Amino acid sequence: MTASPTLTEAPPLTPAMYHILLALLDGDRHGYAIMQSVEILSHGDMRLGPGTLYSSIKKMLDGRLVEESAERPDEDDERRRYYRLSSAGRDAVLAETRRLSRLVQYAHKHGHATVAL
Amino acid sequence: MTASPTLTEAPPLTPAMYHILLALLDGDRHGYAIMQSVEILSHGDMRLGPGTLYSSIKKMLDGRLVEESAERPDEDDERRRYYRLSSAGRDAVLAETRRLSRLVQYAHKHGHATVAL
DNA sequence: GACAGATATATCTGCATCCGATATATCTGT
DNA sequence: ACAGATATATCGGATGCAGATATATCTGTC
Repeated sequence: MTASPTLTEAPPLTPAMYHILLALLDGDRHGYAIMQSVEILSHGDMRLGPGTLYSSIKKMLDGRLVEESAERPDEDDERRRYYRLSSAGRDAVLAETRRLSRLVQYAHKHGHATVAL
Repeated sequence: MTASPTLTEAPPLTPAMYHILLALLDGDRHGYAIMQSVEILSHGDMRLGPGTLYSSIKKMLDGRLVEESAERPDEDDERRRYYRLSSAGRDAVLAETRRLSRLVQYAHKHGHATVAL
């Protein structure tokens, strides 16, 4: 027995989830806005279809990485459902960023050609 | 007509493939050594089972991202099959590194808490 | 030389993830 | 009133990944 039974196993972040968390890092957003933010923040490299978007959100709600927030701007579209990072979600996105940062540094160290950023 | 018909469409790099390319950045390696290198270079975060390892290698051979090399050290284990980065493979790993680097920078810019590296 | 365990490659199966299509409904501008 | 964008949701097929299994060889020890 290695883990507390009440603590949900931290689900490994999929690339889709990581991008969603990145979008939420900037502030609360609803699903459709997350989709657009991800495309912009990734320079078009990552595009989420509705299937990936909403199934990822659902999984992250289950895993308590994001929460649905009641707060919304005045005169907002009724259909929208807003999401915010949980504390665990913030930890997860920072941990994943650290992991990726190490990979990037490894590539810089071992790639002969200088990598232009 | 946007792409040459002889040029295989660059397959999007999966995380497993990216780690394999990173391992090969350091020098030619055989499958089993790639597996070990990936575990070390990722600090144990990424562990490839034989299924993922060899199916990924096969796909990358098809996509011309890696090549099998005839060169091998003297008195080497006969079973080993060595792989090396192709020029396209080097381009791919550097491009992916650039992409990830931009995500890391985005996280640093938008995460309130300072991310320690 | 026999044996155990690590090394090495390969395939198969099940599960998770991802993507596109489809569906439904609402909002906005003309 | 209408068209097109916005917004959420689900489904099915395709891809990717992990673990189990299989086979064979190498290395060290007794």
